[in-house]
Amino acid sequence: MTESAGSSLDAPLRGEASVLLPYPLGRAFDYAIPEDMDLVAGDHVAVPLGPRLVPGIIWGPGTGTVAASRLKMIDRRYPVPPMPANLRKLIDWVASYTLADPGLVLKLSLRSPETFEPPAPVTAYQRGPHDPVKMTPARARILDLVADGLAYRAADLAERAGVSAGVIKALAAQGVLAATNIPAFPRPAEPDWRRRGPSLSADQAGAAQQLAGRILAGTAGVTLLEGVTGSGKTEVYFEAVAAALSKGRQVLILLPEIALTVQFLERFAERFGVRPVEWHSDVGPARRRANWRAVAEGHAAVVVGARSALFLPFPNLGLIIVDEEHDAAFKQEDLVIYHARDAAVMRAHLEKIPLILASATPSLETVWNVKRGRYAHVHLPERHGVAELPEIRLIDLKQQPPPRGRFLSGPLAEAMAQTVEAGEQVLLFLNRRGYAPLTLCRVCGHRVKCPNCSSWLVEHRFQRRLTCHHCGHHERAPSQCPSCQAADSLVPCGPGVERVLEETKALLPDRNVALFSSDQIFTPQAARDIIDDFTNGKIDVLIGTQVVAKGHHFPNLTLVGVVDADLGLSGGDPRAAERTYQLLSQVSGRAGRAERPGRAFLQTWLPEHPVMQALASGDRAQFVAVEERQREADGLPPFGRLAAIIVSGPDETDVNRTAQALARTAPRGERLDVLGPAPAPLSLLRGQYRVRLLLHAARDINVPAQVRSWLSAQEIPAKVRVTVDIDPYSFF
DNA sequence: AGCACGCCGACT
DNA sequence: GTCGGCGTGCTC
Repeated sequence: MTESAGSSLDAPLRGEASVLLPYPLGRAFDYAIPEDMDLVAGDHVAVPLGPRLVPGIIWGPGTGTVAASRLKMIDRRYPVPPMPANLRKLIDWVASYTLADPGLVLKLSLRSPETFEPPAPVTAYQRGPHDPVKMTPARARILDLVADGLAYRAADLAERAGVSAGVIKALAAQGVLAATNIPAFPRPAEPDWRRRGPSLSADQAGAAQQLAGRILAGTAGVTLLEGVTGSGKTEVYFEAVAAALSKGRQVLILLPEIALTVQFLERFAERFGVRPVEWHSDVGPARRRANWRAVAEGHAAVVVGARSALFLPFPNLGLIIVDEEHDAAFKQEDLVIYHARDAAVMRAHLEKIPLILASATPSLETVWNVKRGRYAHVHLPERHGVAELPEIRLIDLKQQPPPRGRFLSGPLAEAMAQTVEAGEQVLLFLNRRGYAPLTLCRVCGHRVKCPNCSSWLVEHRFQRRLTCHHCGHHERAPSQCPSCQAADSLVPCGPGVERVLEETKALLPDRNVALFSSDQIFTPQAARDIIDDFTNGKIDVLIGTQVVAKGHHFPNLTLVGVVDADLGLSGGDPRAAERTYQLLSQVSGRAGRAERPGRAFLQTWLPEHPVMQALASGDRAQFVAVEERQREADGLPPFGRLAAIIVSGPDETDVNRTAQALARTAPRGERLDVLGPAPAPLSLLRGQYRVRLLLHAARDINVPAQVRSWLSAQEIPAKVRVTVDIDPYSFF
């Protein structure tokens, strides 16, 4: 692997340096450089901040904003490679584009401050100079293990030899074993790009060749790899990974956190012989530090990670892949509100390297970039192997409503019975936790609401309580109406997964029915157990929320039922239709992926809706065309730009007054308008009042710049917070 | 984000 | 008379 020039060629800094700290301080701070300290931009340092010592990154020469006499001295420099210039530029770009504090963006890159310290070595034992005084079978087995001259950790030796730690202690005391230090985490193994992977179909091979060709030619730019579920996109882009590896470059594969499955890692290992380096929230702190160093030193050839992996200090990045690029999980909704796909496009641009966006249902933004020729397009038309797309059937709930108080229509219930009768499996999908989303008093009409939020409390029957899904508030399920005190007057309204479970058990009393929902499953192991039981056929019908829609393969699953396909189509979210299409095609794609053909039943009140029509016909192009026309007419993304400004605080009057003041000073014009203030969809959340302004602009308007100058001209009271969401995805 | 300083209630 | 609640404000 080649060492990159990076910033190490930058001239050493003298006198004063500007240091970016991973805290919301608004800007980088100036510090004095000790005479004997050699520093370049990107170096990792410790500096005093108030009473404590904090980590930071040299961002450049001093800015002179603070008098030299008031500057504190940089305490020390860490012996790690400087942060590459391209990563520093990316951090600046994200901060500027999202109006986030640059220090908080830096924090995305420094997940734990102690990351810079070299990993602590661990004690290990190798063969020592002496022979044992007395030979025993246990000792002989240990000597066998260390005969190769390598050092092993005591626990490993003891376990592999089947002896107790005491044996090792005794041998070490006699000098038969010698203690030494080894790195706690060895360098990651090199993926073998020459290794033969699974054989590719003609379509796959053609697509793989196109992608690999661009990488070998060193062509920068974005390519959309589009292919329906099961068309083998992963194996295709693995060939692009192989091409980048053959040139000695590092590769980053970004996945939505939930798609980072063992299955994916094993497919990678099948192609490249080793597992990739992982970067996501489940990686423990020690392993995390080791992985960070492996990346920074250029020893991690391929990193697979969730969105924060984009901020790793690759010195030699040659290719980025964003898989499931349409997935809303790439949009971070707190602290730094950024879209990892868009930031990935920017990093690839800064690095002058290719980027591949992969999806079965690419976002309209990406489709539009392909249409105007900014992105290249590689299409995989066929499903690989024998699997076929399921037959999708719309069930019009106006024509065939379920019986009163139930939620599975006649045709779906019938299909479920048939399917399990044939020894096949059913997946029911409903993106609503709990038993019922609303509890209503049949006498006075009272609806049980959350005291902290403007939302209804959701009944969770198994826990016998009512819970707020926004702030976590919960109370015992009352036996009488809290408002009129009538007894036995409270009725559950609408379906949650628990209620569908109850209905399914009544429908198929002698079958195994299970629930997969985040409030039933608390550990990754419990989740794996249910997935295994379903894969092995121990469960006939699985009922789940969002989680089951992603990344799993159930060969004997032949029926998918979507209990409420209309969820998400209402509300002021411009991407609601697109998301519903993505979700439904994804969940439908779970059916019949192996030898048996699958069916998907979508229950809907709006069968004539273009989303439903496009789903039923399987004609994605038709859906995209309809949706594009609508967005263009409304000037919505990708044809226009949006920014949400959320004003929140504990005092309703303060919040409203601030929002109204902002509305008065808002920029307005022919190509730019500000709507609101309107109560945010959840106008009371966790005890905070929330009001939203929405800036709507033409495509060519620099929205971050407009918002920045608008907000900076406004005094914001201390107890009021103003949050900016450029290109909003969530309208909660 | 931390961590100080700062001004009002129940205790040795 | 003190210990301590967390509101406001600063950190080069």
